[in-house]
Amino acid sequence: MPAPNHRRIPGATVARLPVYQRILLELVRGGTTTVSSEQLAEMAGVNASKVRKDLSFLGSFGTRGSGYDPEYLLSQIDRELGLDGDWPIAIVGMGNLGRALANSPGFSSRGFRVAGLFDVEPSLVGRRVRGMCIHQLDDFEEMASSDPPRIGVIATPGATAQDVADRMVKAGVGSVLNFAPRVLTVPPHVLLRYVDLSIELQVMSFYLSRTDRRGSAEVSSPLPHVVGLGPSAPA
Amino acid sequence: MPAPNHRRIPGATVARLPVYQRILLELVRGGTTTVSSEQLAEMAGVNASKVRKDLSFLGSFGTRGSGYDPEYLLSQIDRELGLDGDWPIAIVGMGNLGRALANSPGFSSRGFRVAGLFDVEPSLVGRRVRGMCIHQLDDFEEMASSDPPRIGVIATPGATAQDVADRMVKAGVGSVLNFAPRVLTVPPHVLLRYVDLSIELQVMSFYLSRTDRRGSAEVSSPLPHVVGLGPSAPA
DNA sequence: GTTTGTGAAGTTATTCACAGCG
DNA sequence: CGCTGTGAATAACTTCACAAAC
Repeated sequence: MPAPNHRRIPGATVARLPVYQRILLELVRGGTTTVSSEQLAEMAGVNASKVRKDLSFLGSFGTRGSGYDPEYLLSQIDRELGLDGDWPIAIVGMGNLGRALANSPGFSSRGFRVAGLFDVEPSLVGRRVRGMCIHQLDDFEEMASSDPPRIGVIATPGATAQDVADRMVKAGVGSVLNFAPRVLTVPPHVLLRYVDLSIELQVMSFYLSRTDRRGSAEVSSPLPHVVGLGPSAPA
Repeated sequence: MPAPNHRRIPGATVARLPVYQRILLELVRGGTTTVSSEQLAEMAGVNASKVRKDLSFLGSFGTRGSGYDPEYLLSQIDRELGLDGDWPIAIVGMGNLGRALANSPGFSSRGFRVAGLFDVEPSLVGRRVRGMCIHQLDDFEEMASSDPPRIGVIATPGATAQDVADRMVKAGVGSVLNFAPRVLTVPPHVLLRYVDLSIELQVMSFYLSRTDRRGSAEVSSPLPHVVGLGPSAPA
């Protein structure tokens, strides 16, 4: 029998794939032609078996005795993450954060495409960010029906975030990425993720306040880079 | 024998505490005087036993038969997160992202305090953000010695992020929060966390591209809100 | 009756350690 | 030899289920 059409990949692994992707991108740019799990591990701040196990969920892309080819590995990770498709994004809220997101390379590469920018503030409407015009939020529904965004990004102040989320859901956006400092509620069929810019600050203060108390001599701490995501995946 | 001075709290729990904190903040503002684990769970997008287990690591602060007092619980979470201390923060990179961070309420409340803003760009130096003057990056070392930041935040473009991190470490900053789209390397005694604004985009595209293939009828997905952090904690 | 707090059971993730391949 | 890929062992986390407290 043939291999299953797509293997089940643990959520913890999925959360790390973008980190490997970033590192490989650098390596490819730098012209590296081979990289070992040990090297990748050091750069990612995890250990080598984890890297090998993670990559093994995608397939066997390494060469024993030598390592992985960064370019090939990168293409496999991109494929696995679904980055060979088209991912139009609408961003609502064009304050500093919204502009930062719209200008961020990650929002305009590897399949992602900023398809619409919106704000309620009249003084912002009509201005251009990355060559795109900011539209009045009232036009959201209309524009969403002509070029439906697959991901709606919320970058408004906390107070209006829930309203925006409701509108997005009503307009048929199936997934919401929330950068506003507020926990939102959406219907269960909508994929919602919450990125709070200051949450990591709090997690850091937790660990720092504890290491301090033990005397600053004992500084130990693996876990250099950690990113995104807690537990389990959608069914 | 007395209870241990501070219990060991699982990393996964630590990552969720800020989420509970946010929710409790809303509840307190709204005047709610009691909340059950079930209600908290729904708002946080997790299940009720998880909430109870998480909170039980901090102590027994609930009342059986009725629930938790949001205000008291909030104070306990803040204490546990070390938010009763003083946490001066230096931000390097005053583009859109840096300004968004400096203006973000989470950077100026609950013990956090923006102590210094820096950029290399002469046109930004001298401008004010939130009443604070942006300084030339060259002055970083000097200012860091007079009011040493406990957390250094990097909000520069990717290309300069590593240099900034090196300077921070050399100046004695013991913890770095990196928002630049680049994986950084620091000595092992420095606590480093990496928040990439587009990583969640990629994680979303992974799950979306898979649910799509199964036919959009089957939309199921628990895991509504997820935030920060993967695995284990510093020793 | 309601809801917490928690052992015990179940699940997922990490690490070990080594066979197998280049 | 060196390094990957992977079962087996360990550890971490989540969920269940219920006794105890209000």
